[in-house]
Amino acid sequence: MNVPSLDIKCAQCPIRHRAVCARCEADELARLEEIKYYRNYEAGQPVAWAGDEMSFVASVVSGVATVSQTLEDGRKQMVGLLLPSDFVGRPGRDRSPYDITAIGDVTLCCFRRKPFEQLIRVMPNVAERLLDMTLDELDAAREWMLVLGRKTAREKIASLLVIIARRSTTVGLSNIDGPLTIDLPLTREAMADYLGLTLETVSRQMSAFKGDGIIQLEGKRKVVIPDLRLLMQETGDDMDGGLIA
Amino acid sequence: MNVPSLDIKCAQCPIRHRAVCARCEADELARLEEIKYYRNYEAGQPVAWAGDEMSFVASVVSGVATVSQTLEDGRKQMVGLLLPSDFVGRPGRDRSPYDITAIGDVTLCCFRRKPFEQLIRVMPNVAERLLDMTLDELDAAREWMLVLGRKTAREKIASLLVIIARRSTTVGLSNIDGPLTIDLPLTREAMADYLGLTLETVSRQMSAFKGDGIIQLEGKRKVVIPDLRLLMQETGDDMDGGLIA
DNA sequence: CGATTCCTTGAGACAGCTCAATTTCGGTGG
DNA sequence: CCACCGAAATTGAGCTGTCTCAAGGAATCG
Repeated sequence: MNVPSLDIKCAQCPIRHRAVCARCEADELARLEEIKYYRNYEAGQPVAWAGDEMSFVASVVSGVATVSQTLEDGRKQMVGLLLPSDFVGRPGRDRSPYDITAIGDVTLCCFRRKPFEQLIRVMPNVAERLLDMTLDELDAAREWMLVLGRKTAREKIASLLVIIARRSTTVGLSNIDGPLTIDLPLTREAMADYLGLTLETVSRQMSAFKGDGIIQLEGKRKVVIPDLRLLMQETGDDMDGGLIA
Repeated sequence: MNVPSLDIKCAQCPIRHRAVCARCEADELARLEEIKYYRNYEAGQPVAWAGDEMSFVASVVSGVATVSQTLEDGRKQMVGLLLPSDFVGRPGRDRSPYDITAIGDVTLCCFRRKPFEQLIRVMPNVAERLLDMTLDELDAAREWMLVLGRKTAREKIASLLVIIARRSTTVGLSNIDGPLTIDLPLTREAMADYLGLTLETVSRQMSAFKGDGIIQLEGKRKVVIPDLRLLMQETGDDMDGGLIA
């Protein structure tokens, strides 16, 4: 959980222009560089439990982590998916109300919380970027509320696959045509927890899409989408919404 | 939609210490005062339609408004409830992706978007407060995702009533004991849109709570809660979660 | 006091859940 | 390379909570 790792220069950092530091100039970057440190988590390890003290905030450098909430009787709802460049933790609060779990090997670029809180006060480029990222997350959460509250199981699965496809095709979807192979970092159970379904229902709907020729499954972790448009028609959204937004 | 209204001095403003301006000093307040203006909306009027251009951002001064999304076939999900002091709109974006509707008479304290975006760059007290408010909204959205994805109809209704009770008792709930009368600003349909249910199911569950003696209905818009604890036990959350958070 | 809007209640249908058995995948060691 | 193992996924059968469709009843407004 605390494995030291090689220092990476910010200038070569893979998330340099998408993370919270995206708008920093060289001098600001240097100040961040002074206080940053890396942490690595192996697949399956917890980054934080709900209620834990979180002494740091961080950017995801690589890997995928989930953010989830659980009721005492075990019902679980995923409320966020942390991909590279996403921000972890909250300035001004010392404990996470959520469980955060690495689902692949994860590397975080961490800052101790207190110094970071000071920093954003004098580095408006960081504060502004953080606000923008938070607003984007809020939009994503609200879009997900629509999925959870009003979509059928089939539409939920289609929505999830489209979102993953959109995020993995970093290009933004210039290549809408032609088949598209995506790597699915989630188990059926994790998908179910994301969508408010049971894992059996997820499995059945995946099989249904396969039967309809809308997706093909290659092994357990790869999904081939011959025509993304067909999948998008199954989300229940108006077609453009999925593309433009 | 554009009814002029009397000028209110910021110093006497009812939302002075909870809105986006909460941390401003007198001099900063004066600068905001220069560019602010009020707008009034009657019950039922739209503040913005999804896709509309929004030339301003604003604070809710009084009244209640809903934030919602709709699929073409009419399915609707509410994704936010705007109460006095809540912030409307987003700096850095010119159109609302959501429908915003006044459900009671609403007064907004507006700022033209462009000047406001400039202002937050030089007034860190506003920028910081806005970040905090946005993070709070994100937490609320995530809590709502748990409700939508994993709770039963009965638990959903209980959760909504508790949230409204908590927000209307501005005091924070020092008076947990003793009966509590809350004003319910939502129709059954609006509650259903909030909870991802049908209005019939909402009505049935309200009747069930009444039958169990957990609530009493007085007219259509008032709910008496003899013992809030009983209601909180029905939310499915661990009891303390509802109180402390 | 009529009209309209909102709410309640009932009966039947169906989507998704539960419980349970089987199959496939992916890794590991012989 | 093959046989084996555990974890994950699939599939089936029956059940149940919520939705749908429909009728009637109460509150609020002019």
